[in-house]
Amino acid sequence: MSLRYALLALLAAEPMTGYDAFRYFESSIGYMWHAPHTQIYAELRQMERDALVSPEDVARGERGTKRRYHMTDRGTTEFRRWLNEPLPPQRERDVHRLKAAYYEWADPAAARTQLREHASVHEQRRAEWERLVAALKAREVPLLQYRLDKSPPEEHDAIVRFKVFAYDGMINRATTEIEWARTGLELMDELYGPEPG
Amino acid sequence: MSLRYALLALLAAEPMTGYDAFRYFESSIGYMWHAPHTQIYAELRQMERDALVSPEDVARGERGTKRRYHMTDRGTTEFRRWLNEPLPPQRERDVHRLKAAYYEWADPAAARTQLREHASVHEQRRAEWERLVAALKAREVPLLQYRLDKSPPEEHDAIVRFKVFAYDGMINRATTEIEWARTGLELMDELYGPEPG
DNA sequence: CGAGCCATGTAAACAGTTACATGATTCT
DNA sequence: AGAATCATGTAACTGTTTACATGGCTCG
Repeated sequence: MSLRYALLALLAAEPMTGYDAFRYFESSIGYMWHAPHTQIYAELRQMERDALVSPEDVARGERGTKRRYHMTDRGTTEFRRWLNEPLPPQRERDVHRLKAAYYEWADPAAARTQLREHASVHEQRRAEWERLVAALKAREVPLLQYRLDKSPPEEHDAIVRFKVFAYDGMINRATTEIEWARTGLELMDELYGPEPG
Repeated sequence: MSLRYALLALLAAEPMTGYDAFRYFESSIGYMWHAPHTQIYAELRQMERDALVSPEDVARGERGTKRRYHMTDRGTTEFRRWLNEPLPPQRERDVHRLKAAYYEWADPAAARTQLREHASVHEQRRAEWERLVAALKAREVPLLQYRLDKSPPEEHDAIVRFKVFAYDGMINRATTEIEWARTGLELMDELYGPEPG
């Protein structure tokens, strides 16, 4: 149930509506955790019941209102507790490696296409994360700015560097994926000869 | 729904019972896909309904019987189809990076413990996978042997090398995790000073 | 005034986990 | 005889996805 903590991470920087959270899950924090809006609204209601967040009704135009959630003290405590506790052991579940282990059943051309696509997807993600890391280092990311504005200046360096550390980890993982896919393409060449064309 | 294809991968090598599959999911293939026995038995029944596998009742001692599943032609076709099709785009969901991005909220000692544990877990997994890769190269893995026994000798090299390629990928990923965790420990030293003791 | 975004849901289905349960076989 | 392993489930629950739905606001 990490969605809850991903939401607390957002609300720790800034009060926001479910829709705001949904938007963030499509960009910055969404690279680490994703959820559809249906799950976000439901989870925020749950968190409200558990007193981790409290809603505030905000006017929207003439007639409308929206619910903006604030993190409560209980929410802060719970977020810290999660950060201090080790995660339960994670089971490996790696569908790309699973498939690759049985590529002798596949059409070599189809396997090659998939490996190229794998490299390409991770190249794009890596490029995106590299832009984000640069923006974090320059402190140009709005969410980070809100967070810094609420923190004493002597903590700013640590706050930025943990975020950079995390996204650098994503970049390293992407690089490993790209190299793996390229090794796979070389293996295909070796086993079936280089591609025609 | 990759469980279905992980099961087909097993049954492609050798007919087996749900229990056998469950055992494999705790060792070799289980490093890539895991499932509890409850899910395995249910999925095999589903696959039977979809005619991907066919059951055979096998005597077991005096009174007992067990259900051994065989892959059908339809199962083979479906397995190949899955291998030739690209996977739907995967959402990132990386709880370790998510946590690390907010370590400024954690007790530094707790964060250090988690990073050390992270490195240690992946060191152990890597060691296990390295043993498995060595055994695959030596063709000492029983499941691989069954598979080779059913295949023409000119395909043996490819069969072995795809499996080695896949598990090497797991090893590379583990290495990336270990390096990332060590970078994190260095960052902690830099931010909060080296650990006492 | 229409398109696109803002904003929030319900409901059904699917995937995966956990607790509970049962009985046979094999090994010591 | 008892323990460990083989063998197969049911049921409840949690987490996640997908389809469907509705209405207000903003900008051109």
